[in-house]
Amino acid sequence: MRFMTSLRFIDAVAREKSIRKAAEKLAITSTALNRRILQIEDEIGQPLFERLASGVRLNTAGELFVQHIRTQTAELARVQSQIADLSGIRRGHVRIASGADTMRYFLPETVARYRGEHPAVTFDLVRQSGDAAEQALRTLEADLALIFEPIKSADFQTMATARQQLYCMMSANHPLAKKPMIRLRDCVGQPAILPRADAGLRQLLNVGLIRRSVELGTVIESNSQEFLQNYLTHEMVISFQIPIAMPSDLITAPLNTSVIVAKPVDLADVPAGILHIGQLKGRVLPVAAAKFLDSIITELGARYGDDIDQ
Amino acid sequence: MRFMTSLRFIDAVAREKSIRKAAEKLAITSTALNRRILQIEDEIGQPLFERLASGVRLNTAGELFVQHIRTQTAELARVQSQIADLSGIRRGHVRIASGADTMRYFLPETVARYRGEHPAVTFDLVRQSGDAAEQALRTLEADLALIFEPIKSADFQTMATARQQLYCMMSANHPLAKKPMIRLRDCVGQPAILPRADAGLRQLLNVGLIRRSVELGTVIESNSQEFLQNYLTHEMVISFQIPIAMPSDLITAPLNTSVIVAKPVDLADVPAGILHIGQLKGRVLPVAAAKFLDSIITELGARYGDDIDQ
DNA sequence: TAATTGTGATGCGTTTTTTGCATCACATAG
DNA sequence: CTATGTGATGCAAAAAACGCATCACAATTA
Repeated sequence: MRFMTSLRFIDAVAREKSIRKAAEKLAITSTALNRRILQIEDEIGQPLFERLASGVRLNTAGELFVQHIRTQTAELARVQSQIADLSGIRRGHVRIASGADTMRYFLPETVARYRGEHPAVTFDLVRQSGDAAEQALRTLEADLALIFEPIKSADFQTMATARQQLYCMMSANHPLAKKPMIRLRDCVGQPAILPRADAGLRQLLNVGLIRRSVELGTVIESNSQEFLQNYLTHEMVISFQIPIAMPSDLITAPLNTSVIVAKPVDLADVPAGILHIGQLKGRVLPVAAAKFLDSIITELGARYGDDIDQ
Repeated sequence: MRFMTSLRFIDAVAREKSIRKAAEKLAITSTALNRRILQIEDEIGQPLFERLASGVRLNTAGELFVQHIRTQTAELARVQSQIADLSGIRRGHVRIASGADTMRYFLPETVARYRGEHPAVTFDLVRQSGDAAEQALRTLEADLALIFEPIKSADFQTMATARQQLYCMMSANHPLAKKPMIRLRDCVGQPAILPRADAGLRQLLNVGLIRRSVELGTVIESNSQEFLQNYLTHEMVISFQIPIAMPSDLITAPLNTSVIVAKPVDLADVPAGILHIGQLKGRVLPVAAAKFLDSIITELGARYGDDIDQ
């Protein structure tokens, strides 16, 4: 959209906090960009940026204006999506911010199914921490966020939730693998590999460990779920995971030949965590995003039945 | 705002329903305007207007897009107003749609007082019928509307109301002028001059007349309040008016030398009408408009005390 | 302290975009 | 059928945007 150019540019400068850096990203010269900004400031009647030796920074007026730019951009996308829907084929772009949990199996499968029905809809899938995902909703860089505990922002509007019981994962020939259900006391001193402390799962687990006065023999911490899961085949350790981040057959139909098994942790030790699916409060989503949200809810319903909530 | 040019142009074409007519109003050639529209349609990916032999008409996509343009224009005005407020002096533009009642004394006085405090704020005061005023709110041509009965649209958000008892006006030497309060039965067959049927006052009066089975000798109808009031000095007739449309001293401190007097009509015959002050539901007003609304409410409170409501 | 590096602003010639004129193609009304 | 209105389009002129070179300033580094 040509008429959005100047606004897009200002947004870029605000994000980069530098005219030259923004110009590079926008593939124009800094002088052209500089002049566009000066022109808008002239039209507004007062500066939007403070000029520092190290770049620029939004002043109060700039903050207001950039907020306006972002909502306007999002609104335009919504209207475009709505218009495209009129012609029968759904078009649009859905931007999702989510933790790693859902990026493994859930989102690939859900997005694929949706794109099967609506091939003209494109996606951005940004893996980031819960805090960053909430921030992305606020800056309108994302339409939807999937966050596994905890929700911090009052701007987050939960559209659906799914309860996720903690599972203990280990090699099939691990001593604990024979139990149908894991108690934390079974794990005392067990060598364990865990996600890092910023993950919702880790926080949930920590609460249980403290309550039951259990200490694990934490040998490895990693923020790579791939690593955590694949390492189980190399050393006799335990790990933890929530169902949505596990291959769907691992719980429902564990093969006898599986090298890795997942056993539920007793809810009395660690309560189920909540996966929150939501958007920025008060925002009206583009058609494509709103319908994809429906898809997510449907898919969660099919998987977890009564454990989801709208 | 340069970047709004194309959008403004599209809005103009939508209102004029003709590219050439809109071009004339916008002081450009029709070819330039035509090409801007073609360009936007190209960017949107589908036409916004149907081309007819007699001009153009918005299609469904166009309706959506023009609605977007109007809200964004209003939003931009709000942000600009907010930014201007940062620098201490309030700037902005307030557009008011109202019936004739308030245009006579109330709005001139209230606007003057406000402009005394904020000289940089400019006003548009459009006198129009209640229906048209509600429509102006919807198309975002007006920020505030003052409507004296009835409110029809669900989009109208009442921010304040003032009860207005009906008054009977006549020459000071009219026989009825001696009564402290007028009953409708006193008026049977009296020659009367009345506002036209589309005025809220007339509708209110009609209900009372029917209920009491009273018929007036309606000799003149006019939509000019000036005419109605000034005619009273020329012929021995009665008329009706609400306080807000009368000079403020006519009720509170009637001079003995007044040639025209106003006497209240018994509330048992004609209930008080309601003056509604409101805006488009869900809209966030620019600072200047929101503060002027406060002024209106304050002024109504000073005049009518307990008869106002927020 | 002096040199260096990085920042935004500005003058000027070039390129791109927009505009206006003349004209076309089409539909409607008389 | 003609006259009058409509939106679309080719082409040249006008306007706007752009990029290069350079300035002025501040912070960092030698």
